[in-house]
Amino acid sequence: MDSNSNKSTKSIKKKVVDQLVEGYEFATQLQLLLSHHHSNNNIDQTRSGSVSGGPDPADELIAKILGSFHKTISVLDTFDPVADVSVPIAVEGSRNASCGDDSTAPASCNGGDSGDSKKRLGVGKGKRGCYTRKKRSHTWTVKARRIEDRYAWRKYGQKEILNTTFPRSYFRCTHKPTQGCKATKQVQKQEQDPEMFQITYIGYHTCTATDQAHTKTEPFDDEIIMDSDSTMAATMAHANDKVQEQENNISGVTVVGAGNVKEEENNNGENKEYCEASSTGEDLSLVWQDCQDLMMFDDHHQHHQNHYYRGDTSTTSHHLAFDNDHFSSLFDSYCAYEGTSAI
DNA sequence: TGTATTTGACCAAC
DNA sequence: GTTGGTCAAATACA
Repeated sequence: MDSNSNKSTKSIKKKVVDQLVEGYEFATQLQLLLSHHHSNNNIDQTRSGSVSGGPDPADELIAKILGSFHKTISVLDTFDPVADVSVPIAVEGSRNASCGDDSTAPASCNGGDSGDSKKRLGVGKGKRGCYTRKKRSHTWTVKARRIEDRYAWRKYGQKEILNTTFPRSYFRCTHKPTQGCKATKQVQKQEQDPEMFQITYIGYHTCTATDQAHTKTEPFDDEIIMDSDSTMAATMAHANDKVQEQENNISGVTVVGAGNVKEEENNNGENKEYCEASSTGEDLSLVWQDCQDLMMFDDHHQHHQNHYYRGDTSTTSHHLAFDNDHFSSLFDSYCAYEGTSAI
């Protein structure tokens, strides 16, 4: 195939994938809307004592739609062996064509060898540092006062980052060598508040060794999810709704896909939150939708918020409601969803 | 002695 | 050319 036809194929495929991704995001938004609608209805029904059990047909339908989009995009992405269309992170995750993914090292790296460091030991020093930068699949950012979580991490690097005071630390799952777990995280101390860390999680854990780590660390309850891929954000928001409802202890949820969260405090000491859209036009609708969801949710449950704030509430606004176990539950929910929707 | 961390080097992406 | 992410040897620690 000549280069022109390659480019044409790539272009067409990219457009198709873009359209599918857009549809996927719309479906996700619809799911969010429905979930809020249902949660409001459930609260009303609870008050009136008429709660009906069983899964909602609309939810099931949405799940099927999302699954279809996911499958189609995955098929498209794997179908053409020539094209190298980068599927946006909202749906990426079923495969990763980069060398950073240990299972798919390119031929340019160690002759197609795995990226696993132990296997690299047999390779000459000239290959040191050979890798392909990971695509940001399934990333989300958490703001927290401590970097520990229920997983065991091993630090593998530290780097001075431009225009930042503090270096960024790089961690990978301790179980990567034994179980091939690909989860990594990056930790950076906040310049504005050195007690706070911005933790970026990349990929999810495939290891089965969370329990022992869990016993070593205390759950933390002062997180803010600042940024995430849209699917993750939507799912987390959705799942968090459910968790909060289940525990009947509801607070504001700060999950904003591809946007920033700002906060301000009014004279009454009440925190308002608004979204600063820093995204592209395509993302804006989703960001705004998430903000609307957020405001709806906050308005509805505002009187519960202080239950979740730890320490000085005057300086802590809208810290994420769920603790570490909640976070893990949400994450597991997301993984379960991804698992069921995968081919 | 085994394991974890540090740090300079390397390389791909931008 | 610059920057960020990763590797892996050197080092620290239990």
